[in-house]
Amino acid sequence: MNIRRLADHLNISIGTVSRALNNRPGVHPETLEKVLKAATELGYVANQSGRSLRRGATNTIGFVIETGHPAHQAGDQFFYVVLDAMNLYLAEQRYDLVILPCHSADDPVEFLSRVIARGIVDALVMTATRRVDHRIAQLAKSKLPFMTLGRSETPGNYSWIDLDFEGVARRSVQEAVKLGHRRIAVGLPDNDVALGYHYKAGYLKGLAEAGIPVDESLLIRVPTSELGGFSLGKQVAGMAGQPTALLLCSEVTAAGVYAAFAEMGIEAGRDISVVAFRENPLMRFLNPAPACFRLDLDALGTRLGETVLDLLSPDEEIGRRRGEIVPLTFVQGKSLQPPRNPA
Amino acid sequence: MNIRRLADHLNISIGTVSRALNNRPGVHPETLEKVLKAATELGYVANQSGRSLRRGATNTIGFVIETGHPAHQAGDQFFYVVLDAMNLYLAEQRYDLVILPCHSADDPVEFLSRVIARGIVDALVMTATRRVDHRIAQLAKSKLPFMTLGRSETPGNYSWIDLDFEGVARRSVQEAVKLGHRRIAVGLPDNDVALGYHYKAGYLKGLAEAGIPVDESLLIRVPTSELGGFSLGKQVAGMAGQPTALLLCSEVTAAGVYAAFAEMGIEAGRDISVVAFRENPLMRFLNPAPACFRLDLDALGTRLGETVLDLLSPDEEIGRRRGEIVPLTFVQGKSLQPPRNPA
DNA sequence: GGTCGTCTCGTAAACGTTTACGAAAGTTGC
DNA sequence: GCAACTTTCGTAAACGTTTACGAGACGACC
Repeated sequence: MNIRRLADHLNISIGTVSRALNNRPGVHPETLEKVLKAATELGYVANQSGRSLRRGATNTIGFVIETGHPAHQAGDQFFYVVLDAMNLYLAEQRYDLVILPCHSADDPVEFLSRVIARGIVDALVMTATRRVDHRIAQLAKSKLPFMTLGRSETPGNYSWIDLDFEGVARRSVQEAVKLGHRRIAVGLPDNDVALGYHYKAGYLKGLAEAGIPVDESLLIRVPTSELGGFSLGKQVAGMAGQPTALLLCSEVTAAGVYAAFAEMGIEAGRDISVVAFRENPLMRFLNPAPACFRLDLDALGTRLGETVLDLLSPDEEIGRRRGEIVPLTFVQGKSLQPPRNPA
Repeated sequence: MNIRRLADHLNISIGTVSRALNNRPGVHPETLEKVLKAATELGYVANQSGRSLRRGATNTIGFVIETGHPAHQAGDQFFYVVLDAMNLYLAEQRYDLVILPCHSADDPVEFLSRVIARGIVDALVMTATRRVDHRIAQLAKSKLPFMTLGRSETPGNYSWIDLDFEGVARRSVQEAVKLGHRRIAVGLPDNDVALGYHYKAGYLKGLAEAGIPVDESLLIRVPTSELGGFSLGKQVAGMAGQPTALLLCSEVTAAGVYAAFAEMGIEAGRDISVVAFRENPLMRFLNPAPACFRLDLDALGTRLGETVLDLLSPDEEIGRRRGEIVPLTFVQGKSLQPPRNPA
């Protein structure tokens, strides 16, 4: 069923049918209705290849993820919920969303050049942004509009949305200091993911505000995974001059930290306070409940959709590239208590 | 950069260029080399719209997921790893993989009809298969080849791969019975997802083999989520005539079950034995470690890739539709102990 | 030397859509 | 009643590719 068959069935020309289907002006209301009716009746949907070949646009947004990393930054429902809200918004604006998975054995840059050249999307949302990100340099050279979830230091003409890792880390320090903690450890990612740098910056800022000198041995780099959390917990609990508090730049590590603590007879909150990153369904069922930060995933998804479509706007002001930092709100938890022997 | 510019640059016709790029016979080795060299130099990649418009095929496989369900059957790294292996296989066969997310406010059938009609993929892999699945009936009517991850009872000309839910449930019962359990509860999904039926069937088969009568009150339906697990744990622990063992059709519920037990002063293994479904990174860090089943995610992903490409084979025998059940291997865990008061 | 076959390549049609352009019909204003 | 305009629609070109077809060059063979 193509547009010609539909036109023949209606005894009108394909030009008129196309105009009717695309809500172009200059088609009689009566014929408009006839066309739309016949289209739904015959189940006609425009062929995407033909359309995008002619228009040079696909009405599709690509969301690039990297699969295969067991230490991926968001192992839980994060993307399911965010993508859902984003997809909902895009659908309202008559855009489609496809997820483009770059597999672990593929070169991300090469993967992107295929995506770009084949022209299957009108714009891209990039995730797992690195501090120095070759993909950004490459996209900047191409003319394909894109945005990133997560800031990068690589320059380029793009918009970004980032969670307020710095603010969260700083607030975590503040909350701990308020209770009397002064020896505060922090778990950081062991790779170049941008969030690690921002989290560290917030941590340092918090310490500076409280007049606490930095102890480099308290900055611990582990994979962002359950297993990494286990290693982190072991290291922290086994340190000479045990810290009284531990901040986590990712909630994924929390379960591992708790397990390591349990093995060593340590209880979160009582012995070492813990502040996790994002509140998620699992957090509720860890004992004691970790202090953490709440993020509105729906709002984030919608903002992603809005931001990426803004890139495509012909309006200069709307289409302007911009950055946005999404705040999170602190959620109290039993894992954060005053230290047993306050300094 | 299109094929005409590339051809002009080489002073040959676009026909020859196309033949060279597609490894068609009848092109002089020397020109072949020249074309390939120029293509990489100028960064030429065939435009997907033009190609698939002409060929009627896109060389792309679609993987359909449903987003937004916090109770999705696989909230953890499951898809990341499976998709990675599948994508790797498809890439070797020069196919691309895109993930098509159907958002929660969209009608899955309508979503599919758009996907089908727009012709953006050559074949589909469907997930979250229902026992009665309207999407299957619809795909069967269309000519688009597809397969499902998970069996359905809806007939149609398609291949499927399913985890051995029945075998796992049966084995779980056997392991529990071997230790002396006779009052065995089971947590089942509260929706129409096909796996629930197979899990239940295996559970019933296991009971029958052991000569244990079925107690309907021990079949408990909860959402497949952490919160659902919490509810499940509460219900089981609070039952008059408390069961001595609890089987879980999904590992996602395990953390919630443990938390509910903890609140009620019950310990998994000691008071109520627990057998979870799939081993995942989180399982290691629950205490006591749940007995569960190991699944080779890489192999599953590769099989998905092989199976979906087989659908496209012109060879009658290779292209035959077939079903396949993936076995899982039992992993002992401290959560499974003899009952305190053996019957 | 003519016929045939092989190798290599150019030409042009086709895929399904959108849209610039012009034609036909109808409407308005004088 | 005619010019000018508006409304509505049909025609055909264009998007970038693949591929059927045929043409030209060349060698082999009788």
